[in-house]
Amino acid sequence: MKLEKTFGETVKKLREERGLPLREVAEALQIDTSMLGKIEKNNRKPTKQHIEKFASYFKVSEKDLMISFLSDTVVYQVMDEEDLSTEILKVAEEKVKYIINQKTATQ
Amino acid sequence: MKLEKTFGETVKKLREERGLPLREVAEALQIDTSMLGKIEKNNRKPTKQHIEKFASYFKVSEKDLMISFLSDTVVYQVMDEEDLSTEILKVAEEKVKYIINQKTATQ
DNA sequence: TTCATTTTGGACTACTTCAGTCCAAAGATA
DNA sequence: TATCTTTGGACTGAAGTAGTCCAAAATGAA
Repeated sequence: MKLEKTFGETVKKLREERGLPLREVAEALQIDTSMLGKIEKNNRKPTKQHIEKFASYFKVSEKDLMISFLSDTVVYQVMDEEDLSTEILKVAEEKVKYIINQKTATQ
Repeated sequence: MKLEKTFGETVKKLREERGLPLREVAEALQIDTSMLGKIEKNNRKPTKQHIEKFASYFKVSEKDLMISFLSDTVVYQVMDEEDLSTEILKVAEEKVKYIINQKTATQ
């Protein structure tokens, strides 16, 4: 699975590789066809349940899909301040490391 | 300025270093005292305008405050999936690099 | 202790955002 | 042509959020 792609592009490709129409996938996953179309176009966010359904339906790693989606949301957030984006991510990484360290240190 | 601290902790320290009560800073910045207290406790998000005011009032770098705040929000987001957080940030960084590259390449 | 001031947090309102649905138009295919 | 798929606008109800106000709790000084 290519992670450079957005979540929507990833899901769309999975569907098209299998030659399936939106309607059929939407029906199988019990979501509205229009919703699915919007998710593929990144106009609607998938819920965690959606991601679970995608993973099991397309037989791909749920973890990878999660990473694909959540990294999208992070990118979207930091691109508001494009010139600071790289620095923001670096600081965020340090903070995450710090937090995880704190946790394991006190267990 | 230490960036490991949260935005709220950073602002609180700036205020306490100067020995000022919430009331006085809030008044100068034209925000509700209770709001300021909540921002210091990370119970309310500052707006961009708030951050500008903090920077000019305390005479610190607006950019650093921005990074402090936005990295907090990123951390908050990825810690929802703690075990994936580091990977999410790595992928996000790649995507940001890719996007910025695309942009400069086509200019 | 008492009094004054600061800090905290609950409750509320108004506003915004967003998931999800439905439908109709546009596009594609045969 | 007719049929199926894709797209997006419009809407609703729910959830989230900024900001305000007030009162209780905490702090500190005399």
